[in-house]
Amino acid sequence: MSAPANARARVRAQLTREIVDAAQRELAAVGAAGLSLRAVARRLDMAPSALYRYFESRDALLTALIVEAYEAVGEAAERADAGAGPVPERRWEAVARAVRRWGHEHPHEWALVYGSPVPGYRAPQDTVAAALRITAVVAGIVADAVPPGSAATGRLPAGPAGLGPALAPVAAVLLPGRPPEIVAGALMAWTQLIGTVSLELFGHYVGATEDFALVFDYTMQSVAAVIGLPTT
Amino acid sequence: MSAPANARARVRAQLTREIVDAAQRELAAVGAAGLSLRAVARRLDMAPSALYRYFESRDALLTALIVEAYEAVGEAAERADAGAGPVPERRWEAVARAVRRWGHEHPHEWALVYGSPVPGYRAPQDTVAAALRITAVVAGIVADAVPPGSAATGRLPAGPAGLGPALAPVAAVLLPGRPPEIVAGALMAWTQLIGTVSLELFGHYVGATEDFALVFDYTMQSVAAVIGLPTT
DNA sequence: CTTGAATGAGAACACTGTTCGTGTCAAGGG
DNA sequence: CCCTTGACACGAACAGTGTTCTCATTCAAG
Repeated sequence: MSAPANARARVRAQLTREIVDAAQRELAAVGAAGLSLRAVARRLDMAPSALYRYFESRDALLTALIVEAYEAVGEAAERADAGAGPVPERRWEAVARAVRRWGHEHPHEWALVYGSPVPGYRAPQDTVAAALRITAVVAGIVADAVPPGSAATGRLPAGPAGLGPALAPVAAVLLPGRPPEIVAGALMAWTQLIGTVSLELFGHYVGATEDFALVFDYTMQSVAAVIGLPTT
Repeated sequence: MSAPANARARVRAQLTREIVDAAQRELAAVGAAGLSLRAVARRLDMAPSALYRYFESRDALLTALIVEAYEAVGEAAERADAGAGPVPERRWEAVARAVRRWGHEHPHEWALVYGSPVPGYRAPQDTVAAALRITAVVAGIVADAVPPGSAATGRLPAGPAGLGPALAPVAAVLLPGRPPEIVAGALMAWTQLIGTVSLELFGHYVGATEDFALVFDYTMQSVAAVIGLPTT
């Protein structure tokens, strides 16, 4: 991210960028399963082995694409939130629609991020930071709607005694001082959003509805009502 | 499924079964991305080309595994439902736990079914029938809880005018005569269940909670309350 | 100017899915 | 009973893959 010192590092950074771009185009065309290192090399008129100077394996390249996709969907959510005015319910609705739209525009990237983990298991450290971006958006909406110390306001039932401690890690980072039902509600809302878009994109709603956009909007409105987002 | 006529067909059916079994073991070991036709053949002491007498491609074999997995998770849900007594809320809770348990016990199968579609796009006709099994279970619980003609009972907001027509296809098959909010609620419940297990298995909750089983139970209870499942 | 590291190319290896031709063997018809 | 036909399994082959070497080139720093 910072400016490279010598010219050598500058051209290296640029070529790394070009590789990722080419890989992104390849991903959009054929999907993660069909993404071939050699095809990326062909796009760039390079020898396949030359790519190994920049990414130590195909999985490392995929990890870079995962980070890129997380950033992109996070940015889409942030932009929608920023342009949605002050009403929490409207902010949530705008973010949900933007996320769904991004998924429709980038189905392969979506599958890469929210579908099955491609390698044995994901490299956490690089990706979690980028993944946090979208969760921070939905947590921010909830956080603005229910200030610290207030009681649960939605239509969720009272949680068991252990709910607070169980959710302590995520609450500490994203929603400090809120009742556990609110934290769980935010988690549920995020899950419902990602889950709905995933099931739609992966074809699990095929034949279920005539107009899924309408059902999606109603679903997200319901979620907002359930967790108690103010409509004014 | 029916008894094969001649002995030739019988041994063929048995070998087909053995191939699927071997592929299942291979899938459980290395996952869908790493499932190799040749490895399956090695397990059976066969030449790789011999498998093509039984499955016309690797994707066809994967499709068979997908159907198998759908059946298995559907059966797990059915068994849990059957042994849960008459109370809808308890039935839902039992089904949800059983589905989550199955996912934990068969993560690769889960990813195969609910993760990213592996080939270009799935062969629908073979899989949708098997996929319907689990949805029928959750729809059955809702159907028993709210008889045809009754009004919406849960805590969901009133839907827009177009909601009914939009949901007509799924309503006709699974929940005829119920108000659209109920149909949408059942869809949301199913989505929340599949989405929560998927995000958990795919590692998206890592670091968020100390005891996810507890959060899961609370989430599913909340869903039941929201869509209005009776607790007695 | 020289040395050393970074870079790219090419060949090679061990895999993969898939196709094709050939031999084998059992069942059914004459 | 023989003989044909179909199904079967195999082995070789092809195109493609990720990855690892070795080798030459080039560019920047001492």
